[in-house]
This record gives sequence, C-alpha cells and structure tokens, in this order.
Amino acid sequence: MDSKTYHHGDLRKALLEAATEMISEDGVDSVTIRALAQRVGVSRTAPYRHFKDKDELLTAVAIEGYERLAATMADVRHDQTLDSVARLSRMGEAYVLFAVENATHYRLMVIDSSVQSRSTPAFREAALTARQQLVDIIKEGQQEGFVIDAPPQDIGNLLWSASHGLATLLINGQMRVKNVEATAKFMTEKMCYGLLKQDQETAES
Amino acid sequence: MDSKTYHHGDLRKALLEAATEMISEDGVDSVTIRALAQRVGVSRTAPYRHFKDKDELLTAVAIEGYERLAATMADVRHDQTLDSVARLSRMGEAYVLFAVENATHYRLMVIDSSVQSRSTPAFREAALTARQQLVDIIKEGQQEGFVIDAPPQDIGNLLWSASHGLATLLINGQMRVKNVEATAKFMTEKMCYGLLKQDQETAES
DNA sequence: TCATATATGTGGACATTGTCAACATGAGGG
DNA sequence: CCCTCATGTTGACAATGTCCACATATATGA
Repeated sequence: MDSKTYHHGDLRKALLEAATEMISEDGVDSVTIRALAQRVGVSRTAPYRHFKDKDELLTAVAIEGYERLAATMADVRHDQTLDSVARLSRMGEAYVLFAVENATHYRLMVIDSSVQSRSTPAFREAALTARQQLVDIIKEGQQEGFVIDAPPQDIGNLLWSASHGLATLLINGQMRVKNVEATAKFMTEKMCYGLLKQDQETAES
Repeated sequence: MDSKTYHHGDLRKALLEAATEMISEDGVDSVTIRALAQRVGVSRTAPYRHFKDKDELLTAVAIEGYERLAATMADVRHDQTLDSVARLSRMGEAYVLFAVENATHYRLMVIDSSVQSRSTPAFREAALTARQQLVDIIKEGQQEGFVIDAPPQDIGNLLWSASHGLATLLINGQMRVKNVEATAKFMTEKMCYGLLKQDQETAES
C-alpha cells in the first residue's frame, strides 16, 4: 500500500505535507495544484477529492500553521521555570522566532488575501486559539499583580500586534538585525516595562 | 487627445490609477492585465510597453501607496498644535487609519509576496521614507526629554511594529472594534506610557 | 517639408493553471 | 460474489501572463 496502488492511502495528509514543503522552499506562489499532485504521485485532479478548490487547500495549510504556533506558545505558557512576567516576554520572542523561521508559511497564515477573504470558521478558530495562549498569560500576570488592570483582551491585542509587526518587518527585510532573539527580547521588554521615562495611568478605550 | 487616438497620452498613469481602483474595489487578485487594459481602453499587451511584467506594475502601485502614507505621516509630524508626545501618539492613529481605510492596497504594500520578493530599491526607499517620519518624531521627543534614550531606530521599530500589527488584526477581522480611532489611540498611548505598573530601566538590544 | 527612426499600441499565439465532467478502479458491506 | 461509493484518471476548456511580429503615430533632422 505504499508505491503503486490506485488508491493512495492518505492523500489528504500527503497533499498538506507536500504543500507545506513547497511553501517553505519556494513560497506560496510556487504551489500549483498540478505540481503538488505530481510531487505526491497522483494525477492533477485527484486533490479535488479532498479539497473543494485551491483556496481550501491553502486554508488547511494555514490552519496547520496556527496549530503549530499555538503549540509553541502553549509550551512557553506552561514553562514553570519562569514567572508570569518572564513568560509574557518569552512568548513574544517565541512568536517572532516562529514567524521568522517559517516566513513563507507565516505569510500565508497571517495575510495572504485568498486565505483571509475566505476565512472559514475553522480558520478563525485556529487563529483565536493561538491568541488565547497570550491572553491567558496576561490574566495570570494580572492575578499576580504584575500587569495593569486593563481588559486582558486589549493588552493581548497590543502585544500580539507588536509581535506580529516585528515579525513582518523582519520577514520583509525592512529591518536588518544581527540577532533576532535579542531584538524580539528588547522589544517585548520595552513594551512590558514602558517606553517613556515618566509613568502614569491613562484612560482606556 | 482624449478619446480615440491610437496613442493614449499617459497610459502609464492611467494604468496605475485603474489598478489602484480595482484593488480597492475587489482586491489584488482581481487585477488582471487584460481587465486592466480593457478598463483603460487599450489592448491587452499595451501595458507591457510601460511595465516589464505584472509584478513591476503592482510594485509601482505599492510604491504610490507608500508615498501617500508618508505624506499622511508627514502631516502629523508637522502639526504645530501638538507637542512631540502627542504627535507620536497621533501618528500611530494615523497609520492605523490609513491601513484600515486602504485595506487591500495596504496588503499589497506590506506583505504581498510577489511584490515583496521582487522588492526593488525604489520600493524599499519608499517604505523607508515613510518610516523615517516616525523616527524623526522620536528624535524630537528625545531632544525634548520625553522619550527614553534608546536608539531612535529601535523605538521606531517598536512603534511601527505595533501599529502595523494592530492594522493587520483589524484588516483581517481578527479583532472586532467599534471605534478604530479610539482603539489605535488606546494602544499607542499604552505603549507610550508603559504597560506595567512598576517602571524601571532595562538594558537595550 | 518630408522621410525615417523611435516610441507606443495591436493581434495572434502559446504555455501554464484551475477546474469541470465523464469515466475507471477497487475496497467493503450486503 | 456483486454492487455501491469513495477515490483516482483523462480530456477538455477558459482565463491569464507574456512573447513576437506588425501597425501607427510622433519626433527628429536633413
């Protein structure tokens, strides 16, 4: 059941794996249904038995990406060797590293227009699950008294935004940096500890 | 010289305008060379006299976008009714508003893979010019003693990242918000005034 | 003024791609 | 053992990007 059977076995999975490989090798645009099918060893229209169209396939790849990202973030969240503030900071680093190391895949996940415009419930849920890791850490930080009392969703959006933005700058080469980890750490810390010399409380949204 | 001449007059400009319209109406994927040509009233291969290929055309559109963005940011920077801290905060708002109001165009500018991968010197310069507006304000803030002494480039990257990230979340609908301006303001201010209750100085990158 | 070179626009042609429809195959249940 | 249905195949077609040879107009210089 591995080489020349008419039926493939688990074509869906094979397609997703091959697509992921192609994306990381040559970018999303290099993924064509035909090339993908050939790589997996099936005829060009076989993928249509598993995905309605190309967008659906790419969306599935993007969802897998979010699942991996969420797992990475969950690891940080459960790292018992760190306190909640350190975990918060470390999570920013982890996020940025993930994005940089999986740049083309990350692009697909985060902003590729075809995937975004079709955004299925499953896709949205995958993205939300990843973000929830961050929000949960913030809540813990609040319980421990380290983090200000603004709504954790809002704070999460702030940190998520900053991490995503940094990742984008790095991926696009608009920000050249020697050490990605150090940069991510600098930014996350500055964000956590404040940017201006004087500190004061301000109204919320 | 406006309706039926064999030669168009300023086809290049007309193509860019039409492409910009199509992008904002139906997204980047709706821009096809043929549709574009038809919209402008020329034959399908005429655009190739002005752009090497489709990517070059889209890159030109993206550059125009950065020019508009830079102009918007420059307006804020030169607003004499605000002090430098307020200008900094306002600039974040202006950036996010620009992105949301020109969502599809913004996508093209910031992360569309075909444009990014080809990124020409002109494209990079346009992006840098916009970012420089932000860095300049930060320098002014430092001179006036409001902003910490970290390298202005680093601080600029931080704020740019956060603004870009927020814009992306909003554009992708991953963050539903009643009032975009208020949210941008909240985030920019929180970033400027610090996120944690205690304040302290930390090492830089 | 007029011929000619050059820039600009046109139409035909072709390869690539996504996708549909009709057909083939084979695994599993009755 | 046969039938059904999920799965895979082949042929076909339309849309698209883009090359090439040709057409046309504008500018240049004699």
